[in-house]
Amino acid sequence: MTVDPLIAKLEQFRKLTPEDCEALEDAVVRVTDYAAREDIIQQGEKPDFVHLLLEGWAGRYKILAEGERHIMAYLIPGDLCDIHVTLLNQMDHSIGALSPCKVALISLEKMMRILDTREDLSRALWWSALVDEATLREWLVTLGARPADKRIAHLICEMLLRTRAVGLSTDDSFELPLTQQELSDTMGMTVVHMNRMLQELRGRNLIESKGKRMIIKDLAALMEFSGFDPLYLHQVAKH
Amino acid sequence: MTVDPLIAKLEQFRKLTPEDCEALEDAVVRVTDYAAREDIIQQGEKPDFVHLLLEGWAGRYKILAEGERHIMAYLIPGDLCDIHVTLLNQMDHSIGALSPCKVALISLEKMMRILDTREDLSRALWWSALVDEATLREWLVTLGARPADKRIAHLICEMLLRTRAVGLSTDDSFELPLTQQELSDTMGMTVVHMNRMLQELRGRNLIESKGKRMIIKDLAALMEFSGFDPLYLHQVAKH
DNA sequence: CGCTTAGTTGACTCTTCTCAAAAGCAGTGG
DNA sequence: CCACTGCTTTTGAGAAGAGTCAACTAAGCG
Repeated sequence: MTVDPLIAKLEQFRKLTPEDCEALEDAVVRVTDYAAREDIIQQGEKPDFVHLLLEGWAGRYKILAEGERHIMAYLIPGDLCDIHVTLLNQMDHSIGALSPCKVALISLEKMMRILDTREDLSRALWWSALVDEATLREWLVTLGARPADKRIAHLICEMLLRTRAVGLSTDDSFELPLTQQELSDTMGMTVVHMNRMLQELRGRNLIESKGKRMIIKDLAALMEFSGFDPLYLHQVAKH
Repeated sequence: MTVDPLIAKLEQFRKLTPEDCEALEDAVVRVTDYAAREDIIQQGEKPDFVHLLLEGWAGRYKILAEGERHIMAYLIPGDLCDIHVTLLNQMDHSIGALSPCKVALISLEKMMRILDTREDLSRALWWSALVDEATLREWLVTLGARPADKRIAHLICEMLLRTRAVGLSTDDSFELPLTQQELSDTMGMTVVHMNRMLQELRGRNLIESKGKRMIIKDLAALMEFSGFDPLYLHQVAKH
């Protein structure tokens, strides 16, 4: 089914009934493609759909007065971009495709009905929103309290676990379709510094990159180095 | 009623029925006091109650391996500390009283029943969780992309609007019961630097502090200076 | 093969941190 | 009411991390 990536994610919380799965599938209006760098939703909009990412990476971001962009979250397959719009009047940030993306447009009306009437599914959806919030908190700590090299290491640990959880990584490597500019807009530093810190991580033999593939050479060491504790991801699967 | 501060907050979203209000009041098991610096909930716990802050300021925080504390959110009267626990297994962070606090303990069971059965109230509660999440995103941008002086200015703007929304401020000033150490643990900088930046804001004639009272001398200028856009607070009241 | 975008490097500047120590304030007990 | 104590705020000076600017190299694409 179209919504399989979402179902897989939600079932980390609890097994869904076939009816719930169908209700979700049923709410999909259509699937759209976005090119890298294209906006999926813009700040100020009140979208008619809830967007579910099926393929590719997207990012939540805000643009500051000075023209600076800050990326606040990465979205990967199975992630909902904007359940917010079921309850908030308008988007307070934008969401852009970071790589070519495939997105399912879910009827806002049907989604709201699901949240109101399907107890279990509704819980699973709010659970996933709460996990997103927990991730946001961890990123806040990362930016506020970790030095640049550990920030990056921490992010890499997180994205390995998250891609793993949705079957996008089997070994200790994953496809990271981002430029160093995008990474630095996420970690609150300049590209130049990001570049140097990445080199340092390579130098410490913690990671290796082959094109767009990020290879973790020593996961235990990388987690240790960055002070990574996977608790906040609230994943059920053990690692 | 005990839960009045929460009701006032939720009614920013939509007027609640008397029955919904009573259901909330009914879920309160008792009210407890916490001294400043006392923990209300600790990481790893699975509390039996949902905690509603009635008086005082509290903060979400995490302690890093190196012993560094980072504060990720301020909670003020009307804020729920941990609706998370209705769906997540354990707290991934701690919550501590920053000033003496009065807290209502709400039955977890009854809260879950409310979320499952009271459509409107449930929406209002999730709405408030989404606003918290939006605030978290803004803090992330603040830490990632704003210079130290603007960070502080931005935080002060936010706390003025939030205290106003719950009737804790009428003019352009509010009670800020925090030490500079706590402020700096929030903004990801050292106390020394926090102190200097506060002096700078005073020097620019933007703020003034009298004991624990923060007085904004020129709100428009402070908002302008910090690049503050209140959209993310999703407040209904105009300012 | 040429063009454009992404990654890398060097030298210099500026913000923020570190380490200390002084000064101010508030609560406590005599 | 004062001395004492502990915490918070403030200052100073030097060090380190991160930003800036600018050029150069490498890689992807038509």
